[in-house]
Amino acid sequence: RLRKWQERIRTKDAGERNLQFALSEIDRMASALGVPRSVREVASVIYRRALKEDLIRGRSIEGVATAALYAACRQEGIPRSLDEVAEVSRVEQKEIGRTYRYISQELGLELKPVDPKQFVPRFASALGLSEETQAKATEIIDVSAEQGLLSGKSPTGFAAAAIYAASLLCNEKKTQREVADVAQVTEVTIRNRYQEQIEAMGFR
Amino acid sequence: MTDPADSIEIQNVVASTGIGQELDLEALAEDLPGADFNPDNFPGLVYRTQEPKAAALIFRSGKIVCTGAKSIDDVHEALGIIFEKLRGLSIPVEEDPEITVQNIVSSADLGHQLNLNALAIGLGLEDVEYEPEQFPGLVYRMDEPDVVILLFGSGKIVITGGKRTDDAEEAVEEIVERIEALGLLG
DNA sequence: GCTTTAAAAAGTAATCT
DNA sequence: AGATTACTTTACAAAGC
Repeated sequence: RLRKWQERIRTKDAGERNLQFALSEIDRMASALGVPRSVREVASVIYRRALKEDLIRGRSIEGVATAALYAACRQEGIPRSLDEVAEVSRVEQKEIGRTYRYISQELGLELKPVDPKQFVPRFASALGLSEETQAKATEIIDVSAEQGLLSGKSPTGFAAAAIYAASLLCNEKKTQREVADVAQVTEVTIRNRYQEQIEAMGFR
Repeated sequence: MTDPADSIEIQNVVASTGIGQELDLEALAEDLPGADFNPDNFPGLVYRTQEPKAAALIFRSGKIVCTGAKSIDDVHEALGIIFEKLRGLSIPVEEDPEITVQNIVSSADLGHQLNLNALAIGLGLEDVEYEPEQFPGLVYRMDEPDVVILLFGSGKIVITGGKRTDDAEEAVEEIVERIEALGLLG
C-alpha cells in the first residue's frame, strides 16, 4: 500500500542521506589531514563494509566515519595518530579509538601495529629536515626496535625521539619542543625515549 | 628455573551475594558510619571494610557486590563483617547467604622481556588487540580457560575474567606454552 | 550505553616545585 | 628536571536511567 511505499522511500532516503553525510565527512576530514584521494576511497570502502555488516548500530555515524579514515591511513601505510584524527573530527579521541578497535575486529582488518618509521617522512619534512637526517632517524628506530625497546611504546613518541636524536647527530638540531609539537607528544616522552635510543645505538 | 605460575598473585576478587531482604538505604546510610550514599550518582551504597580491606556496594534489593579483596577467603571475611553489622542494626540477614565469585584479577611475571609486536602477529591478529598508542599492554582473549590476559613488554602480565583460582594458573601455563611455541620467550 | 567499586600492569600527560 | 597525581586497558556484579 501507499503507506508502506512512502515508508520505504523515506527509509531509503534517510539511509542514503546518512551515507552521503558519512562520505562527505570522510572527505572533509581527509582534506584537513592532507591525505591522498586513494586513502579516502579506502576509507569509504571500509565505511560501506561497516554499514553492510550493521556495525553502526549504537554508535555515531561520525565516529565510524572517523575510525574508517584512521584505519584507511594505517592500511595505506601513511598513519595519522588518533590525536591528529581527533583534531579534525567532532568525536573525541577515546571514542575514535574504541570504534576503530571494534570495526577492525568485526571486519577482520588485521592491521599490524603502527610502525614508527611511517611517521618519519611527514614529521621530518614538517621540521624541514634533510633526507640524510630522515635516514638516520629510520636507522635509529630499526636498531632500537630490534633491541626490544619498542614494546608498549607509543609509535609517535618513538618516532619523535628518533627524529630528535637524528637531528642532533646530523647537525640539523631541532629542539625537543619543536619535535614535540609536530608529533603531538610531550618533551618528557621525547627525553625518555631518546635516552633509551642513544644507549641502544651505542652512543651515550 | 622459576616457574611463572609461582609468581601468580591475586590482586582483586569481585563477588556478589544477597541478604534476602529489602533495605532502606537512606536509613542505612545514617546508621552505618563511613557509608557513602549518593543516589543521584549511583543506586548503591558504598561501605568499606578495613580488615580485610574491601569495598561493598549495597543495593536496595538487598543484593551486595564485594570488590577489592585479595583472596576468596577475604571476600567471605569482609562480607561476614557486613552481615554482622547489618544484624547489629536489627536487619534480618539470611543465615548463610550464598556468595558467588564473579571475577578474579591476578598478576604474574613470565620472567623474560616480550616482543609485543612479534607476539601480536604470532598469536594471531584476530585474537589480539595491541594498540600501543592507546595502551601499552597486548590484550589476548583466551578460550580455555576463559580469561583475558594483558601482556606487557616487561614480561609482567595480568589475568582477569576468571572465576576460579585455578584459572590464572592454567592461563599462565597455556600462555607460556604458546609463547614458547613461537620461540618468543627467552 | 552510562553511572560506581577494586586492583594490577606500563606509558603518557598535566601540574607543581 | 623530578615528583605527584591521574588517566588509558581488561573483567564483573549490582539498579536505574
